[in-house]
Amino acid sequence: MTTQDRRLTDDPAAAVGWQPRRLAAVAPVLPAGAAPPGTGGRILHAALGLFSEYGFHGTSIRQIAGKVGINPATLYAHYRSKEQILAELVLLGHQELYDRLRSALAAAGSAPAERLASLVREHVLIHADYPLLAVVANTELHVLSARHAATALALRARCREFLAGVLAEGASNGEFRLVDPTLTAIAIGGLGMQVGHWFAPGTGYTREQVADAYVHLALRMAGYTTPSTEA
Amino acid sequence: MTTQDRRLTDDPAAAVGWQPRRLAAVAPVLPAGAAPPGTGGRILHAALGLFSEYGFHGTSIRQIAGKVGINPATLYAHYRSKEQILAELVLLGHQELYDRLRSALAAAGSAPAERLASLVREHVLIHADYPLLAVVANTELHVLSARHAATALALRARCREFLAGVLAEGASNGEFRLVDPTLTAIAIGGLGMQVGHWFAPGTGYTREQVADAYVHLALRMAGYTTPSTEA
DNA sequence: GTCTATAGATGGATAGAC
DNA sequence: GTCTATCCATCTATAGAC
Repeated sequence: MTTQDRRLTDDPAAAVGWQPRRLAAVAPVLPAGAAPPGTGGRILHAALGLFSEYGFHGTSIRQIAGKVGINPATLYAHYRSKEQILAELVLLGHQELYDRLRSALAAAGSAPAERLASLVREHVLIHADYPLLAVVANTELHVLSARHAATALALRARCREFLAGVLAEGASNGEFRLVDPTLTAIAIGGLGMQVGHWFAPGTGYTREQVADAYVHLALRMAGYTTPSTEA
Repeated sequence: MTTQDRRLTDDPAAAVGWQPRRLAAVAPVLPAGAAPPGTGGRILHAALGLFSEYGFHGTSIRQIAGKVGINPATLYAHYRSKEQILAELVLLGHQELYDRLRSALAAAGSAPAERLASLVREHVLIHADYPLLAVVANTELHVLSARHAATALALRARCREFLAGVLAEGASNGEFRLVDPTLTAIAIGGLGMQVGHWFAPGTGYTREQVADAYVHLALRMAGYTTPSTEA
């Protein structure tokens, strides 16, 4: 190994701790009442922060314990394995998503445009409220075994049905002009998922501003154009 | 550990090898001429397949070597470290993206709508052509040290400028009616990035069909509406 | 360039005292 | 529930023969 080569490995920026970030937000926040009280909850929060930043495989049990301030062994008094901590977070994230989307739809009227707006708004807001949880639930789900992932996948499928259903309603009653039902659903669903990666409070946009803009974009994508949405 | 507990760990589905997939595509393909010939190239392809499926930290040197059919030690005759293999892939992916977007813009006319269409089309096509590379370049970049990531980040920034520039042109000449320049750019840019996760040849859509649909969606998002795009 | 062999560190998880 | 101590598997990377 030459001196030149070694310089590439002994990265000065790495020594300073700088890394390209996976997401912008910092504080690991979980939905109220979702985390167990006491040490169990603190473990969940610590794992959320580390998983979102370094990924499941890039995070060690010792790092999690270190952040909580407990001994690595203590962790196993609360969770059976590292994978189970992830499973808890992934399930929790999908459960919150499903619950909030369902409530949003229930609170909306019957017009497809209004229902789509309600759905997209809530989708964006939850990703803005819990960006770390959203990123972990979306990007680390594949690590889980089939059994641990099953419930989350089922919830995700039902969320997709919400969106597909609303788009189909609007297409059949003429409010929407869809380019392609499937591709439009994928594209609109992806709008919200992105938010978790870049959104952070106090960086130019409020959660409501982002939601307003994305609702507007989604309505355009669905082919719903009125004078008011084009103002 | 109780019997019930053990059943959750000794997952039967895991024994069968089933896992939730990170992406749909299977064959690890790199742009022509991008990979070195011989073993060096085969290592790159093997690593691409494994990184895209299990992530950088979820993949071992032994797995890569095993897939190539060489001894783990032989790998170090071609690359200095596991991280350098990833760095090669990430750089390669961003270089291809930048080159193709630049060519697409150069080949397009001067009308912002045409330029945006050309940009989005090419963005979708590259993600459809190299879905594994796109996923790895996008989701594992943060693993790299600042020095290894710098070039890729610079290329990505220039790609963002392409899009932001075209949107600004269209906004100022009146072809576009932007909801918000920044959020629209993020949303349109995200359209293509998604494609790598679900697209696979022979699963319902051709690469051109996806590109057509997404170009149409992007024009709608930019607020460019004509009778022809609403047909 | 490729191998065998192994160093050296770190990983997840457990045993058992308190 | 929390600790100390530790097992043992696995990991990245290197040394050195061919």
